[in-house]
Amino acid sequence: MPTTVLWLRRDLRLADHPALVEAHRAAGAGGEVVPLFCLDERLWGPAGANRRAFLVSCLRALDESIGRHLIVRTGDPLEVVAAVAAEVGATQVFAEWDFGPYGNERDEAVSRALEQRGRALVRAGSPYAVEPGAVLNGSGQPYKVFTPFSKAWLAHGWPSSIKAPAAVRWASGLATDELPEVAATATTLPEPGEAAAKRVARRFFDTDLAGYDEQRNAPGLDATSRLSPYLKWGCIHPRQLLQELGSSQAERTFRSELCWREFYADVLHHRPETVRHAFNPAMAAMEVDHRGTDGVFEAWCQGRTGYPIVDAGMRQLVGEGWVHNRVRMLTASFLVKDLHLDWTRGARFFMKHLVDGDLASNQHGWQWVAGTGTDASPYFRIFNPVTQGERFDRGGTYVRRWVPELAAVNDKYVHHPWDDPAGAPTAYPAPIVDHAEEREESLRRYAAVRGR
DNA sequence: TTTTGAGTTGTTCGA
DNA sequence: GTCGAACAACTCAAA
Repeated sequence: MPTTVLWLRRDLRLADHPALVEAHRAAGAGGEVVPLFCLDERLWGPAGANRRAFLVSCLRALDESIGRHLIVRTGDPLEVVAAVAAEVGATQVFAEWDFGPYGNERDEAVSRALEQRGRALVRAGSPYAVEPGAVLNGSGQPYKVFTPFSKAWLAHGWPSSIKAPAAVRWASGLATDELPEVAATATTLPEPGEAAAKRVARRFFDTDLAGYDEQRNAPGLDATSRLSPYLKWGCIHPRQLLQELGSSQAERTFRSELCWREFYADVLHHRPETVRHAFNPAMAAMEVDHRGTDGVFEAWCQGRTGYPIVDAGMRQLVGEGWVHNRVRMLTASFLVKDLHLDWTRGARFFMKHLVDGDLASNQHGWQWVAGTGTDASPYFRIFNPVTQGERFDRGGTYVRRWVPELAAVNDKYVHHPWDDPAGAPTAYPAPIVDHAEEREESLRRYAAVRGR
């Protein structure tokens, strides 16, 4: 009676799960599958309380859905995976491909370790519709610009979604570690698990998708899909979303957002060093400040910059572990262009708090704003937090939700309370920098790099 | 090889 | 208030 191991990582679901299908098939009619999650300190440590708490909740949800057969082991996967395989006499361990810099090396090492013991790591599927590395340009090189990538990505296509295999026999009687209790720092987290992911997706398709093209830009409307935390842990696969999409403008726009996730995964796959270093090395010469004692970085982290939409965004990040994408751009732009700090400092703070924190999307989203990345925003594109607030949060619904000090400020001044003739709220900080001045400073620094 | 068209998300200024 | 132009120059990707 053969037993196989299904090593779960970012694929905490049963539907549309190629590695599960393969593990089930290899086990055969009478065989059992061991669903294993390895709590790896290398990933657990840096995850931040919100992402850890959401992960644990998703693991509990998965455990419930398979009759409490999930096996959790804490430790180095190099030892854990081989030990579990030996324990149950499995010759094959199934897992989906991981294209992250750490995950890729880890899997190669685990694969070698298993081979030395006469076993094999079999990989099937990935967290993406199109596997990173699968799309190349006419010269056989990876794409560096989104639009041509997206065309090739669409032309490449992806397989249809597959159903969860029926009647998987999950192995029982194995020792398992207790999942740790994790207290999130955010006040609320999304509902965990595969069923919740499907509900959220269904609600999005039935309500907000129709107006997505326009309304997704307004943080006060909260009309985005809210699917990023589920995509992060694979509670739902992007294929399951893509297959619902037709050709309306709104559907094309949402498909394009999913493609951005795949583009950045592809970029990181080809250039793993861009987790920390500029994708465009020429831009690494840009002068950055290394502030530590004047408190501007802390003011940014705490949402006390005096710019309402920046502060609302940072307070949402800490309070909710999630931020509307436009506001991610605005807060990032403020750190880089107004405070002249290194983008990696901001990216690290985001990763600490985001419940959906994905290394590829986060680092390259930051690089785009900072001007160091793929398809980088032109140097003269510097977000004005007041103009952006008035354009996308007219009336201040969003900023008032997160910055209660602004509750009584007239709509007209809610994005620049310092101009209010009635006086700015005393509890709210004055702007820590002058945007117009710092914009000029950023343009000067860019010119200095360009002139080299 | 050369050429050509295009490139997520913006701001400011002046008419 | 609205609109178009300027903001530079470069790289990418495909023909």
